[in-house]
Amino acid sequence: MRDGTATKNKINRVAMELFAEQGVTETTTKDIASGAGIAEGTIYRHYKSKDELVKKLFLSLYEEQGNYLRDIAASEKDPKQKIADMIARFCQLFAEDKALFTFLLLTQHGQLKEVPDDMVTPVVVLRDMIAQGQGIGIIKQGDPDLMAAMVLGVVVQPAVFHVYGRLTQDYKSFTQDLTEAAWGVLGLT
Amino acid sequence: MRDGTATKNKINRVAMELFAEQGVTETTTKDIASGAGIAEGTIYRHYKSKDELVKKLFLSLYEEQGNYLRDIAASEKDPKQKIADMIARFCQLFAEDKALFTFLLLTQHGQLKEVPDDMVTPVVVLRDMIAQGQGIGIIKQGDPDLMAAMVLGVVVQPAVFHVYGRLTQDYKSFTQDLTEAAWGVLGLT
Amino acid sequence: MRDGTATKNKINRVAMELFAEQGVTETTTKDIASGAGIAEGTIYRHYKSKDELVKKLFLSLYEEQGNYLRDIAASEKDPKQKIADMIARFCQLFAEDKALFTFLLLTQHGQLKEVPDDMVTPVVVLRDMIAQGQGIGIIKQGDPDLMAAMVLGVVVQPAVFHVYGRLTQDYKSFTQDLTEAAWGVLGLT
Amino acid sequence: MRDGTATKNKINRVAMELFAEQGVTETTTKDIASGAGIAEGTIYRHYKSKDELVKKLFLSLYEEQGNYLRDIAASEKDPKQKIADMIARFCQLFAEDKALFTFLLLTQHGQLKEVPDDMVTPVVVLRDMIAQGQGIGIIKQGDPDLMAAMVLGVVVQPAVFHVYGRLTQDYKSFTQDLTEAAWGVLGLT
DNA sequence: TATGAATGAGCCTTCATTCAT
DNA sequence: GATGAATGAAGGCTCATTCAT
Repeated sequence: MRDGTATKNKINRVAMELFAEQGVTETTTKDIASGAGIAEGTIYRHYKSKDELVKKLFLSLYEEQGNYLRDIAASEKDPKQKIADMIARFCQLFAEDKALFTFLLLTQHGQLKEVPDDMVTPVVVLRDMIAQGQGIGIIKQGDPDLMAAMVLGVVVQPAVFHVYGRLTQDYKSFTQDLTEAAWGVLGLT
Repeated sequence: MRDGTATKNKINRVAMELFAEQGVTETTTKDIASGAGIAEGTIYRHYKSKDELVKKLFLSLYEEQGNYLRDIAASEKDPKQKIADMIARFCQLFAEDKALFTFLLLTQHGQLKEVPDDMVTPVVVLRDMIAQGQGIGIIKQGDPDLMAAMVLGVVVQPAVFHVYGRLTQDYKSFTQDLTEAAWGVLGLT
Repeated sequence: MRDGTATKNKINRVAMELFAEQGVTETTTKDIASGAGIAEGTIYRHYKSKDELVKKLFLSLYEEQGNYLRDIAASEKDPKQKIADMIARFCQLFAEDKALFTFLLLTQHGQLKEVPDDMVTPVVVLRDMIAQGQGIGIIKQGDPDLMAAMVLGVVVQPAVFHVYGRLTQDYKSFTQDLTEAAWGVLGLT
Repeated sequence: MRDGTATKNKINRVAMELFAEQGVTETTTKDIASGAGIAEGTIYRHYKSKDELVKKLFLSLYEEQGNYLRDIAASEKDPKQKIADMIARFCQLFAEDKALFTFLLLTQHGQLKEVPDDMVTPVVVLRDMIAQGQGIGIIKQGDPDLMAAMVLGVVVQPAVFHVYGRLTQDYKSFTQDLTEAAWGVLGLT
């Protein structure tokens, strides 16, 4: 194969799934290689180290999520609807790719400090949107960083429980309840 | 010392702190031993393996939290106040011992499956309390497991952000906001 | 065994011999371990890395040679006799421990730059002795560093040939010839 | 390019320089390839293996030096002058191409055993010349192999020191001193 | 109970070599 | 002849665990 892109994509996908399943440290380069159907050394043609693989994977996926939310935040809709859209999108994403979410979740401890200051992250987008809503008097007052954290918690914690098997229904069926809860937190009536 | 209890306590405390700081896999038995001022082999007089240390540490601390919440839930107060008390207690705990919370947080991914069915956990206590509140018509209807997850998220996610340095104020100052948000989620007016 | 000194000595000796025989890079930590009859990991209880092992081994042996020569240089004899004594000592050393010499020889490229400025090395002792002999008019004039190099060459190069099998007689039988040649270089009649 | 000669020459030159600088084992085929501005695989169009590259490089360069000396030895001059000419030539060579000398020096340990018996090497030429001089009573008696080694040492060791930075003057300025020292070793008055 | 030297399986990584293009 | 992605054996090193003292 002249072009190594397919190989790199395979590495990325397999690595993410294994990291999600067993944790980063617990996943060996051998695991990744055999999962991707390649030799162990091949990983190192695409990444300088396992560490770089983890870092780049996290950062690119994390930013991707930020971009999705930013697009929603940029729409013409009112804050209440934007929150609903974001949550709907999150539920769908999670239902479609639980591994992605799990990877992001358990890699953050250790990687979050690597996030460049100017990166568009889900948290920043949410916080800005809340601040905006407060500006026009629709969202109740309070530290927007704290409120963003709380809204995120409302959405993420059930997902965590889902990952751990404590909640088993299709995640999309939670969309309505999660949305209402988020509204409750923000004082959106 | 004839009695090894002091040694064991030192191991427990140091281990928890190191686990919280660097992660479980990243913490070596050597780290723990030198942190506790003992020889490496001594750990194995108190625990069969590092794995057992992690497991027992997690379960005992996790259960301890459950017991605290259970005591609050058993009081005579009404659900709304109980929620407030629980959150106040969580905020205080977190402010006093961030390492404990961090340890519990990032160890759950591997240990939650080890929790015996009959153990009193924070989640179970919260869920039962919500169900009870729904029974007497004070808390709004909905899957109590999901609602417990959401309330937990409201409280835990800001703590996570605090651990990651994204929120820096004294955690106890959030108590009021967190309580109101939890009420909002549960439809407690 | 309570005391790891014997193990460390074994490592040192075996490492030196293998390094001399096959080169440093070509000698694996596994080679050393199995040669010393220990586990691979044991090496790392005594040295932080293979690199440190090489460095410390070289430096300590190199300095030891310097000390021997320094003792000879400190004697009451005249320069001509001192040269003879040094060469006699070198011949004996080489005859007794070819591996030591070979190790020193082929490790210098790479380690010589690690020698601290204040270390007593064979070269420095020789150079100072030559300078002294020049001072009292017994040794002919010229850059003492260059002359030290030449005298060293006279003694060392035959040893190198011996190592490579190009000279096969007992090295001590060369003592007289080497001494006269060294005198010739220094103009000692 | 139809003809790969230019590529091969580039490989040879770059390899020699890198080998001299960092050692053979420490130099990777990747280093050589990127230094020569070619792809890694291309080396294998010209050499069966890295090992073969080292071997052929060493032997051809080593023999080349032997040929130079042989030409000098074949002249009409007297032994004393021949020695002077050889040393002058060595000094010039070293001054012009330190890498070549260094490569030859530190590769000998592994390659000398590969030298065919009938090859004209610097050592053999020197030895024969000494024997001849002894035959006509100009050079003092003694094992010619040993004497060749000593003369070589006089010339080579200062060069080694130069490589290691212990001697820093222009090497050609040593010519006269080296020559006199060699004469001293051989008893040429 | 406590020690700490020793173990050895296994991890991450390097690198000479191959081969389809 | 040249390329460069892929290979896989092997190397240095770590670390949970054991055991004689």
